[in-house]
Amino acid sequence: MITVHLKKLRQRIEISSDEERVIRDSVAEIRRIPADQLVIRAGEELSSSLMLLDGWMARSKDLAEGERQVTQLHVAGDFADLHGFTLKRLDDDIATLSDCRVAVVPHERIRDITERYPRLARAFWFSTNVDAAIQRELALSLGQRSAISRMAHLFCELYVRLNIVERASHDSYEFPLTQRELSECLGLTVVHANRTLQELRRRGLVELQSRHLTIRNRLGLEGVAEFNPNYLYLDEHRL
Amino acid sequence: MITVHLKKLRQRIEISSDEERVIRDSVAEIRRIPADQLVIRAGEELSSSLMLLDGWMARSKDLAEGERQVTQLHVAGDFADLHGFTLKRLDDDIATLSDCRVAVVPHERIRDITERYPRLARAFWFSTNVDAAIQRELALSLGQRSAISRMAHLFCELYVRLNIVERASHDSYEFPLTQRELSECLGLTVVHANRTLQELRRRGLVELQSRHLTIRNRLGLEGVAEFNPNYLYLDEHRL
DNA sequence: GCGGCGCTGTAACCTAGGTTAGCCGCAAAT
DNA sequence: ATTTGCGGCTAACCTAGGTTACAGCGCCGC
Repeated sequence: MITVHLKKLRQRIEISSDEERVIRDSVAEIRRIPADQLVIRAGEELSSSLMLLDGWMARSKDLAEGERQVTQLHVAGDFADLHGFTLKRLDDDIATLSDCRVAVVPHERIRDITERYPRLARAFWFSTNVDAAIQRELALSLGQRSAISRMAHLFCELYVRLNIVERASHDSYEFPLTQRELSECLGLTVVHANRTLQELRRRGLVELQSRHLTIRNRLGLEGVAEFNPNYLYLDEHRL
Repeated sequence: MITVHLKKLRQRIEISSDEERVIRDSVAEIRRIPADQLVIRAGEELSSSLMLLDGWMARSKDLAEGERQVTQLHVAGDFADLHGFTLKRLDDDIATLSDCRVAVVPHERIRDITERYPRLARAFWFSTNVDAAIQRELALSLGQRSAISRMAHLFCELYVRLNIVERASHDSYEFPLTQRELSECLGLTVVHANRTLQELRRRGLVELQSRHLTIRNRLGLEGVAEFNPNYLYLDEHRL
């Protein structure tokens, strides 16, 4: 069931029952993918896109010496490689971080939908544009925020995004990343990611144990992060 | 004349004369904007987008203490805030870095075009997706590349992008940014940006004087940058 | 013609974060 | 029941890049 994705869409725009049916019918197949699998390699030719129904995925790019930068985290409700519809191949790898359930949507169906339902076409376009906005905020983090601010910012962002799809409650959520993976999101070494996490704990801002994150002081955390959710475009949109 | 933009589009896809006319007719007005003007402030409501015909623009985000990160540079042929069409407001500021000529395209015309010319709709969508790919490569730079590699990478990327629209020749192009602005693109301080530039000069890789950049050793520069233009999606696309 | 200011360039010093190395605890494999 | 390997954590040390401060220079306004 792709109800998560609709939930996320409905956060920003109205979806008629007709449009809902069209989206549901676009799914060719539901697949389960175990954790830590490389799902799409950069450069591969693509003919379908993946809507993430459950679990976490990461998009990342590597340098020659093996340094890896995660360019985007995806959670339930995200259309992980929708940009592949126009690009035909990706410039980053996509891998699962946890066991995942995905809906496979063939590109020809996306093409059909965009040609016949201009409003949905704009909704899809909008969604890749929000992904780009998230990447810009990441650039701001990587370029200008300190390690602690960067990590705090990531935790704030994920809280908001998971909340929309009802994967968070009581300022807390499942966080399946290892510290190595977390460090790759933040442009830090594992060692420093650990130090930074300790510091967030010491200040009473977050707890993280056995893959479960709890925000102990949300205002405090948002403060050190300079978090402002504007870039997530959560307000209602007239498309 | 929006010939530059068409030149850039034609690099990737075929444009029929009919489609060309539609694009030309979408322009409501041509404006000149002097250097160092804030053109669009993050959050403003938008009703048109700007196609850059000549000159350079930068999109940037600031932190409270004034640290600024440039999230994207735009040159002739770029549709600077096309993402504003679906987002309705931007999350970053747009400013001119040099005197600019821009074509103003009202959103209602973009909407018309996308509804009546699905191929052009995909071309516009494609173009915002390539912008996002450039931002991902920037994240890789900011997160993982050293200062010298980052700067080299930027110079390589700009060479390729300017070449497409015939703004570069003989491995050299006009580069109107001050060192402060350059440093804001790279997540460095001005002082270190200067040191890094000196090092690139010392190694005989680039020259930069009076706002003119010359690549002295392209292979060498691409080497230190680990530059691979895949992420610019310059190959022909079937949309 | 000169005063000021923005840009480039340097030097001296400092620190956030990287590097290397190793420990502990736990869970899966044998 | 023991080994092996991975993830979390820490300590000691190091360095890329940040900070502060200033000098030279060209250009613009008066």
